[in-house]
Amino acid sequence: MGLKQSTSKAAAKPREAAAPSGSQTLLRGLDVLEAAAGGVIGLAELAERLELTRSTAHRLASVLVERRYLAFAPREGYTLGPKLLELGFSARQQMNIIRIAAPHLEALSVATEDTVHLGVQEGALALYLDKIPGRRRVEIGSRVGERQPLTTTGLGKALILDESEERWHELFMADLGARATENAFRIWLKRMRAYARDGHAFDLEENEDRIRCVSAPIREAGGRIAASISVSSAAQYMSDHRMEQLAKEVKATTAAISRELGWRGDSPRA
Amino acid sequence: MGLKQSTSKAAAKPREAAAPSGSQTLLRGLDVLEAAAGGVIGLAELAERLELTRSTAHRLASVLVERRYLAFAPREGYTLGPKLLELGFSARQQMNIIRIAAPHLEALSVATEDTVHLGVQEGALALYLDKIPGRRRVEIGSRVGERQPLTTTGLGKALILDESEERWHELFMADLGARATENAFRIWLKRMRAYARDGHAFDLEENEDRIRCVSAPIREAGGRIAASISVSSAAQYMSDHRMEQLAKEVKATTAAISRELGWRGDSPRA
DNA sequence: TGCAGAATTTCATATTATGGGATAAAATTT
DNA sequence: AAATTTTATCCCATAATATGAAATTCTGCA
Repeated sequence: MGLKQSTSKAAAKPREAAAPSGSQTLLRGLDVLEAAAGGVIGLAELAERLELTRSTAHRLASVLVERRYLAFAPREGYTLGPKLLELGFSARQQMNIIRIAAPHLEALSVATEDTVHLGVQEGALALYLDKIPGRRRVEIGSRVGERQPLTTTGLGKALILDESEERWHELFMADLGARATENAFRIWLKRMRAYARDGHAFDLEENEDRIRCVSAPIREAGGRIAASISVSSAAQYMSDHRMEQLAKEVKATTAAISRELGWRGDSPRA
Repeated sequence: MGLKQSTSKAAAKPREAAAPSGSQTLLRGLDVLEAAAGGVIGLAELAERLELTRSTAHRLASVLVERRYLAFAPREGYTLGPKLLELGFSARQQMNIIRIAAPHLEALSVATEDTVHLGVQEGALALYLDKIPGRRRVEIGSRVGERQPLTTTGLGKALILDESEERWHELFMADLGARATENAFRIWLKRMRAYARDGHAFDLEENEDRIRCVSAPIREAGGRIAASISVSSAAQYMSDHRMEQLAKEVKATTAAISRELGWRGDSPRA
């Protein structure tokens, strides 16, 4: 074929591991797709950003257009195509939790006027599965499909409420990295113990400045925490008093969802 | 490299054109993705269905898992991954119409208890952009991202309400193919004239048996039809009388959406 | 403990992806 | 209207990359 892959030069952005062991064409195709996710993008910019030649970028993009993963407007550029609507929809269908939780989240969002999130644990991170924007004009910097730390987000804390304190320590250290001190952990631990006791968690501008949130876990048939939801808003709307009130509403919602998932018990740890 | 592509043999399923002009690896990767959209699928079945070797299927799928387009459960199989939730979400964001229409569709669905669709014209087909399932347990066989004929669906008819009768004829013949007769067209034409006059359309079990629907066009800033919506349900819930009533509700909804799109006029064709 | 099916890796081969450049088609300017 | 720039598409020799057969390692189960 005839390319340099990333032999020397400053190329090779530090993508996670390293091993582009397999399918360059597929990987590049996905890169093209993701470049278009940011908004309409022209061929020239596409080629430049991905460090591809015009030919290659054009060939890959054309395939994606043909398959309807991208849409192309001649003098405009590429945008995401209808196939992604379809696959996104299918992906939702495959996640039972999203389907079951959706109407409850909707109702909670209407009742609170705030942004509601649904998430699950994926590895050592919280994965955002759904987001219902609230009525208030508050921008919450989260995106469906994205992952955030477990120990510094409301959603995340609710997901690990049942974990051991050793595990908490591990996760806390991993998330905070260099900034982690034993003292910071002790303060955090004290709060987590209270959250675990009460069955809900708060986030006090830890993850995102000026944003507070209230969260609680969803339990599936054996009592295991399967997901969590959170209500987020600007700190100005989140007085301590309101957060306590919200905790009740959020827990009523998670209880309803948990019931649909087959959890009837009340012993928190089966 | 070392495969036969589809040299001779009965291989080559009649995918639209033919020209696998470009990127086999990318195309195959997308095939894998779409195979997983149908539900969880194991490596063996994946390889067989796509006529790939185990190695190749595994390599492609692994890349897709690494990039989070697929999720893999060891003794289970592959399912769609969170990246598709993210891209699906982004795709929605890029389509203004979906964002703007969503709350209106939701409200209409609640009010009517029936399934509501949003669609646009793509080439000579109607593309389904959104679907809000109704309360009633009626399965409507449509999927977001899918395309249906323009002349035999409610959504489609509403999209072409402004077209010339010549164009109607072309489209009708193209959609019906061999089954099209001049007489059938005359009957259809008479109805379409009434629909065009009234600003809404019906579908009387033409596209899907036992399913009736009521639709109306959404107009953007210059009066051009930009999209359409429909309310669908089992014929038993759709008496002629109710359809007339629904037409009013649907038109009130499309009027509200059109207004948000900047169409204030009332002269149907600017 | 051993088996069977599934998952993953290896590696020689040549098919397929690559990119430089040529060509065509629009916009934009002169 | 002609010239110029920008954008889109196509062509093709080259060799780098994707391929598939088979070997190997896992994993659950009897």
